[in-house]
Amino acid sequence: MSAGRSRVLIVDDEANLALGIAENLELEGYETAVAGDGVEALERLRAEPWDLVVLDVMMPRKDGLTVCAELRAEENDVPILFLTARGELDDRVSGLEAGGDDYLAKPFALKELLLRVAAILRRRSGFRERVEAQAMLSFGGNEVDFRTYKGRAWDGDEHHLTHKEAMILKTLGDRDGEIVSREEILEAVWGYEVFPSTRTIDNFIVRLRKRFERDPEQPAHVHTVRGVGYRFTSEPETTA
Amino acid sequence: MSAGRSRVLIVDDEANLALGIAENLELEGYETAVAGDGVEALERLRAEPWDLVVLDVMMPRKDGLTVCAELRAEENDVPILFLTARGELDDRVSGLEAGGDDYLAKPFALKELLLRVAAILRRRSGFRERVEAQAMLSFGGNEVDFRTYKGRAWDGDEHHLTHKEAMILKTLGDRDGEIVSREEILEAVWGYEVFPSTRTIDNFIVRLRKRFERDPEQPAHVHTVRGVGYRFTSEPETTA
DNA sequence: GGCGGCCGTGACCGGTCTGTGACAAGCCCC
DNA sequence: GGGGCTTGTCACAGACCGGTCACGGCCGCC
Repeated sequence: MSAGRSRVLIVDDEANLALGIAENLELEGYETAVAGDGVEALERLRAEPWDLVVLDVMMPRKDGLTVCAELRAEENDVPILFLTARGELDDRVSGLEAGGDDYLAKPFALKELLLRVAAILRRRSGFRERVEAQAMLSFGGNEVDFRTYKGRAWDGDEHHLTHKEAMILKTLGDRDGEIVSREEILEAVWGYEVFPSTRTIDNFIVRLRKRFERDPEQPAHVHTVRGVGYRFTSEPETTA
Repeated sequence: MSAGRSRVLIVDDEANLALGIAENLELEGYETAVAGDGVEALERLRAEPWDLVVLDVMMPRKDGLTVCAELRAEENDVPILFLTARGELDDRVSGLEAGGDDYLAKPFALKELLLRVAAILRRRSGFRERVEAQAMLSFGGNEVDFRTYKGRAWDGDEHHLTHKEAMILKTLGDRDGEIVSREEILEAVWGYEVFPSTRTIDNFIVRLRKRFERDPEQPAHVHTVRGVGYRFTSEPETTA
């Protein structure tokens, strides 16, 4: 993994979900592949080197825990991020006991997954700068660290962002300059099934502006695009 | 799907709607077919290979969710874009749970559908470049970015387009040189059920011309085709 | 059990975008 | 050249959307 992009294998029997994850990881610069069940996963894991496996627990043919156990028995210690169905608390425990590195309960927010993937890889391999770099966001004298959720505003004011505040800001920041629809924000931050009212987003935007904009009424970074969504620019922009 | 045109099956009991969608997809270069209910859809889906199904949820004989479930049970994982009646929020969840790739609430704007279709196919086919086909439009020294709705006119004037302005311009721009009827614009931008008077379009055209034409009275790019509609040309053209 | 932070929602307000009608101007055909 | 229809233009009203506030529930911590 030293030089090239990190290789991530996604294992889930829901092909759509797996492909969705794959696409998002690709956009972050990872190399990905998808397997539909445990047997297929083991084959690929044995045949090629991987930097990380995203592994669903509930699967036909061979479940995730078994896959994990067999891998460990073979002295294969590739990092594993388990995906567990809602409420399967037991799965979490056994997942970690079985030698997993982290777990994520479905339904999860994509951003959340990306963060954890980055975290695991960083931990495992003495970090990669690419991912590290995106852990920080600077704009107009503000600075935010997404690993600690700590932010320093242009006026020197320091504060902790809440989880949601940070995730929303990161979602916007990752697409600097582009319009991001509320729907996309919801999907990225809340998950693909949980949908609070869109009013909620507005509220978070307000708070972000209050914290980071010199003039919250004339935002220079977090812009509203009426009828569509929001647009973040790291370079200040005055246009109405 | 690699070489040839993508094959899309449209399933809706409203024949007119289905045909309208089909026609528009054909214009975009897809190969299409139409089915009127779930039973017919399944037959065709089993008989031939498809790259995408646009699937209405509410249908006689066999509803979309059932169709989807049966397909998945048969290990057929053709991508599915659900169409749901407005307000049926549950459909969103059940659709995604049933194994759909995306959903769209009726009534929708055709542009929206085209965007999603393209997105799904891009995702499925190995998601290589994520470059949107025409995120930018340049003509006569003007430049418009549809990702940000930002426009710079030939005289250096910068402004943000509103949603409708941008969509109309994009609709025209996507068919550079072709005549686009008002009905087509309405369908593309507003949707197939909401129909403001056609006067509305004229108004937007005026605004666009004011912003981007050097001489709005002698438009070089946004031409009127009397009795038919409008025609956009990226190359300046003196109106005959 | 009480407290405080975080998050979600409803209500209200204010602004702007959008849609429409009226009228003027053009075009086309007779 | 005139009538009729289409389009250009303007100004206005209202709908819709987003900003904001305040409240309530939930959870974790003390």
